[in-house]
Amino acid sequence: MNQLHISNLYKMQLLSEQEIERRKDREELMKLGINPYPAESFQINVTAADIHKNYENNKTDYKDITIAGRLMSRRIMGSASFAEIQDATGRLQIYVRRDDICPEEDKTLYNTVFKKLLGIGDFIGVKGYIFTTQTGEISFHVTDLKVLSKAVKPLPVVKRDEEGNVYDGFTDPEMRYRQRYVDLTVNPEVKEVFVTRTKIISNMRRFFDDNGWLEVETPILQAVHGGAAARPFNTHHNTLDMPLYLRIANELYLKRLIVGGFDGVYEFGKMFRNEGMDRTHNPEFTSMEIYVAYKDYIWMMEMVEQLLEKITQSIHGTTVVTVGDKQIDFAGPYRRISMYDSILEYTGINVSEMDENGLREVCKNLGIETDASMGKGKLIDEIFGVKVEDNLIQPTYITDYPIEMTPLAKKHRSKEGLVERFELFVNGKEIANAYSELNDPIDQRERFEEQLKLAARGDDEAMAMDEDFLRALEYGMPPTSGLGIGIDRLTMMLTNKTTIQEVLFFPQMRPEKKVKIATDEDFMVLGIPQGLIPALRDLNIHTLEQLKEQDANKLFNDVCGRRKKLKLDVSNPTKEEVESWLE
RNA sequence: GAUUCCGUAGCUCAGCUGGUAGAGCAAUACACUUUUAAUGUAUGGGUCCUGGGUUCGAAUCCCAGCGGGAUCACCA
Repeated sequence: MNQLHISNLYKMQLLSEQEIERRKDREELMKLGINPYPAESFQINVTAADIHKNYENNKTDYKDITIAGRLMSRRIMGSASFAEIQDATGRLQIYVRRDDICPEEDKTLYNTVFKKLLGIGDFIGVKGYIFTTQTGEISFHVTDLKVLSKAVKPLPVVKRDEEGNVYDGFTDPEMRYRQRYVDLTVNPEVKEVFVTRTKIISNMRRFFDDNGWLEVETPILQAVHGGAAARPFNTHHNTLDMPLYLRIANELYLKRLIVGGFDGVYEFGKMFRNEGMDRTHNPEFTSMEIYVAYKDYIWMMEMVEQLLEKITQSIHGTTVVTVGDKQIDFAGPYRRISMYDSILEYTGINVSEMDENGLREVCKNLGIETDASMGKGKLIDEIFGVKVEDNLIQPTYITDYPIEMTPLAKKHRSKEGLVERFELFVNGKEIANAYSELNDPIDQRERFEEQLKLAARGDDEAMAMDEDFLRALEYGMPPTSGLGIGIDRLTMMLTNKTTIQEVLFFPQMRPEKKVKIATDEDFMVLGIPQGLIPALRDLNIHTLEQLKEQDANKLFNDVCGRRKKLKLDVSNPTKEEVESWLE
């Protein structure tokens, strides 16, 4: 296949100049007998981070080493070059000298392979030794070089100076999220966020395991979507020929396991809610839920304090975390205030004795919109959300919620009309939710029935009845405390990010519009001579849809004109032929 | 969902009241043996998001659509 033919083939796919160039480099490597994608493993014995950390103190250990990674920059100076290689741990400067990697007569490996056929983004493996340059940079002197993978798309080049100023940043959020692999490659700080995310989860898991609680998995496909107030994703099982839902919560399953005799169970898992997407909501998100038998919500508050103290300590080395312009201290104990007291504190209004109409009046006076579907619980929640939430900066437990808004929590031991529940607020955001779990099956049935009434009034978030869960409770569940933590939200807080997309590798996005580019064959099937196809492409007709939209007369004139301009070695079509293409 | 802003080369961005599409990096070619985001010289590279409209003429003005950001509302 000649060069011209290759170029045409690639242009057909609407490749950029640089993409075509890199495909040619790939072919050239193959012609030289170098496989740009070798199958065999490449043994490394050191990482970039290791070298930067330990070389100065153990220079003799870095005499015969191999390392592999992606080329991230090159500075060629005739027969010697500096380049940067990036592995999973960071970057390392390498020094490549022609006569070192090509000791014999043949200088192809340096002159052709390294200088011309390799580029930024390609993976290479190198052998050599570490030295320090005159300017004091620890560098890798290459004695042998192997191509490990040729990249045929150019990587954005992001430059940073010594002060950390970024020059041509890869910053467009859309491209960063859609092509996270590029984001991770060129923006090293992005990796840090995800490493922290994993540390949060692994520390949490260790804490639970150390207490003897069991990590479990419960169904994601559920016939009844219970445990939370949200709209689900619907799916269908073919063999059973029945609808199934992707879970919106796993609470009711975890409690079944407590019924079954486990003392403590927890699950990290994806939940799916078919609702809006924005900077704090992704259709799938990760939640951690834990249930511990013979405990109550007072105990749980202490547990959460220990947990968050341990997590912040281990990821930041301190319990004080910077969030935006605030310093937040996760060392316990946290302030505890009841929901009614918090409303009293921030509005001066005592809502504890009010009925639904009184609450509606309060909302009206505070400028809060209400509608007929809202019950007492929801009205209180609205007031709280508008007037209190934003003020809760340091970790604060809001306790004792109205019974109407919490159908799965136990009635308060002493306060009429309330349940034993707390939510932990930090920086104005809820990050944990916990109850003394309701284990009276008769009470639970009545609560579900209340929810059904709310649903009848038009509350589309009201909870559905789960008969099997009730049956489980009827067999008896020990007193239990349960806790849920949104892992994405917690990660946002602990990494100081303001959008959920920054803590998810692959946030949900609208699909990219994929244009179906017509091939030569597609055009030829319509009777278009192959020789005229470049004329069509030059007219920016790349898809069959675009072709079909053309006016026959105009297309006839255009094609003849382009044929002449491009000096195509083929005769003009007749007007009838052009018309036949469009049929 | 509402409001508002944005979409130009592989990347980051200019492009004024409409008049032949620009820069830096990246790429290509040549030179150069210890360089520091950044060597020099030269060269190539564009569906100005898409589709309509106004106009002699649209990247620019108008309308619609697509995609994204920000702010607000609801939920985790």
